[in-house]
Order: sequence, then structure tokens, then C-alpha cells
Amino acid sequence: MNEHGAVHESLIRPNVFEKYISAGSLFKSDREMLRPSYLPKSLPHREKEIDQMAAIISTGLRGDRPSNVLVFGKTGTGKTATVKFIANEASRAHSTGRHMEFVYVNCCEADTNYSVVQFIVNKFIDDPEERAPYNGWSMERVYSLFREKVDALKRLVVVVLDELDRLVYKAGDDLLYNLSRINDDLKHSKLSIIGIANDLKFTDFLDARVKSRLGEERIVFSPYDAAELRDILNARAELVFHAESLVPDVIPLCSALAAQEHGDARRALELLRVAAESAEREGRKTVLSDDVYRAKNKIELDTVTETLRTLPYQSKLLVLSIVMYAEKRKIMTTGDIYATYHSLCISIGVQALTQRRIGDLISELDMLGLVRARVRSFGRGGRTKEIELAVPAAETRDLLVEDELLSSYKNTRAKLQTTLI
DNA sequence: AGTCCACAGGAAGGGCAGGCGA
DNA sequence: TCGCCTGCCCTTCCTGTGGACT
Repeated sequence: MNEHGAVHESLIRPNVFEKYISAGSLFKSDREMLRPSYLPKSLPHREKEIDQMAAIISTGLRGDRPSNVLVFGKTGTGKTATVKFIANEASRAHSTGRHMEFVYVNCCEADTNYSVVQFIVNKFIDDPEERAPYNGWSMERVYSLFREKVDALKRLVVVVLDELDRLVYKAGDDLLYNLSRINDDLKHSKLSIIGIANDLKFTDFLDARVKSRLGEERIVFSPYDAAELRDILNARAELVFHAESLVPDVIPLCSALAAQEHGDARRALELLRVAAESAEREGRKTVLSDDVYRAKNKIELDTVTETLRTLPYQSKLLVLSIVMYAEKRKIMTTGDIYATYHSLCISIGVQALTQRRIGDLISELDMLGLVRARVRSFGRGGRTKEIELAVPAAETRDLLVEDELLSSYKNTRAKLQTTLI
């Protein structure tokens, strides 16, 4: 289209973004401040933990190696934010002339021993040609480069391993063993580890030597209560919203809903952000309590959608079987589900897995929160798992039927309805 | 106390894919 | 490129289990 054409069209048809731009915004500054990635200037109700960690890390500013630290706490209790806050503070504390290098690794993104070491070592290498590749090198070669580069820094290096429990469950404790004894090979640098974990019990999976070296200091973050969450939200809302943008109920409601889960500040901030974005889309300049309830439903549905989307094919079929059975009876057993699953597989021409394997998949669905399963004995009726769908049946079925892998199910559904028990 | 049911779940091993190193 | 190694997914086989029933 030529320039005149564009001008002409703009006169007769309003731009699709017009109503959103002209409505103004209930945000007074960047909404990114409501995301978990934003690090605030202060962390309310974490003064004690900050102080504990500062006391440990301050050893490094005096030129000694600080003890390794294990940080425990559930999601959204401020563990990562506190460690990053300490790292920032340490980089500002130049008075002693000592410098520390903090390297942060999320073990969900780098989830093998090799990828963690490769990620850390590449942080210290500017030349892309010199960097360790994603694969192809032996562990020994990448460790050797790691030792060389860390030693060349001639300073204290603090490696922060976030979601460490996941790495240990997936790849064992080899990485921790090697990192914890690396100081024996360093002449000019020192290395300390801060491990962040959700699960207190993951240290049971560690070798005794690793356990004692790594857990020299432990800090446990307790969940926030509703009043503490309210303070956190108030502090953040002051930065982000105009004074009149939130009705008085909104922050207490977000805090109460997040406190009901497990005192998750991340969830509280997400509720507030999604509620505000929903109000904004409707062209309102005030966020109401209803927006928070809608945000809660949306977040829950998004979580289920994402979990279902990433399931393997056979697990999707299994969830579909559970949904189908749940339409008839709310509580079911492994045997009930297996019969339904088996019929479904025959109908759509898929090789069915064995009942043994399906038992394991049901346990996995339980861990993902899609079903609730508990072992029960019915005397002569036998011992089995009693299973209940933990997500809305209709929405889950719709999400699964939209899946292209399960599209053939659409054609056979009517037939199945008549063949199932 | 012994029997029975319907599984749970551990152990061992097969098949396959992908990474590693010569 | 090719053989070896490792991890993952799955099956087969097996023993164990809790509680109603006899």
C-alpha cells in the first residue's frame, strides 16, 4: 500500500491499539517490578536471614574463604532474592579492597553436571573461540579449564547453585563433590558454594563427605504469613501503581490467597499483576477484588495447560482416560483406569502400556498435582490406589482434545462412549 | 489364625537414542 | 565413522501388603 493509501485508511478506520493507548494506564511505572526477576532495594521480613548470610559472606571481604551455605525454603520465600541481594551488597563493599565474584546458576536451566560447569567457566571467558562447547568435551577437560580460569581470577569466587535439589535428584552429587574439593587445587583463588533448595531432605541423597563440606552453614527460610505478604505487596504496589488504582481489598485478598498456598510471595505478586492487567484490558483504571479472583482462576488454568502440554503422549492418554472415567464416577481405582485406558488405546489403534507402567505414570501425575492418589485396602476387595482428578474435568478434556497428537480421539469418542464400562 | 483379593512396588533386564572418544 | 557407554522408557517376574472374610 502506498503512503496516500495509508493516510486515507487511517482517516476512515481507527487503529486497533487506539482504545488501549487512549485509556491511559493504571500503572505509574514499569510493571516488570511485579515479576519475580525484579530485585527490590529492600526485602521486607527477611532482615534476619540477610544478616545471617552477610555474617557468613563477610569473611570473604576480609580475605578468607566463607563457609559453604545451604539455603532451604519453599517457592516464593525470598531465598533467591536474598542471595542476589547479598551479592549486590558484596559488590558495593569495596572499602577493604577485596573483591568477590558471584556466579549464579539456575540448575533447572543447566540441569546436568557438565552443563553447570560449562555455564560457570564460560562466564569467565570473553573469547567465544575459547569457550567450552555444549557437548563433546570430557568432564575432566571442562573441570580442568574451570580450575585454570577460576585460579587466574585471583579472588574469591562464590558459586550460587539455585534449585540445587533438582540437579541432585537428576544427576547425583558428583558436581558438588568436585566443586567442594576444588580449593585443594587452587593456588591464587578460593571458591565457596551457596546452594539453594526447596527440599530439606535432598541432603539425604548426598555422599557423607559432600554433606559435611557443603552444609557448613544452613539457613532456613520460613513461609511468609498473610500480614508479611501484605507488607511486601504494599511496598511493591507503591512503586508500580497510582494511589487510586487499587481498591482497599485487593492487596489483603492477594496476600490471603497466596498465604493459603504456602506463603508464596511470588504467587501474591503474580496475582496482583494478572489482576491489574485484566482490569487494564477492560479499560478500567481501578483493580477490583473480582479481578483477583479471575486472576487466580487464570493462573491455575495456565499452570494446568502448561503441565498438560508438556506431558508425554502416553501420559496424555492416561489423563484423558481418567477424565473420561471421572465423568461417570468421581473416585476410581488403578484397575478402573487401566480398563478405560486399554479400551481407549484399542479404539485409536495405539499400543497400550502394561498396568505396572501405568501405576508409575499415575504416581507421576499425582506428583504433578493433576490427580490425587492414595493407597487403600478394601480387605478382600484387594489393595489398590484410590484416584481422584485434581483439575477441572471439562477444561482438561477440551485441552487434551485440542492436542494434535490426540486428534484421532475426536473421531473415536462417540464409539468409546458406548464401549466403556 | 489363615485365606484371599487386587494391586503396589522392587529388581532385573531388553531396546533404543544420543553422547563420547579414538 | 564406529564401537562403547549411559540414561531412559518400558516389560516381565516376583514378593509384599492391609484388611475383610472364613
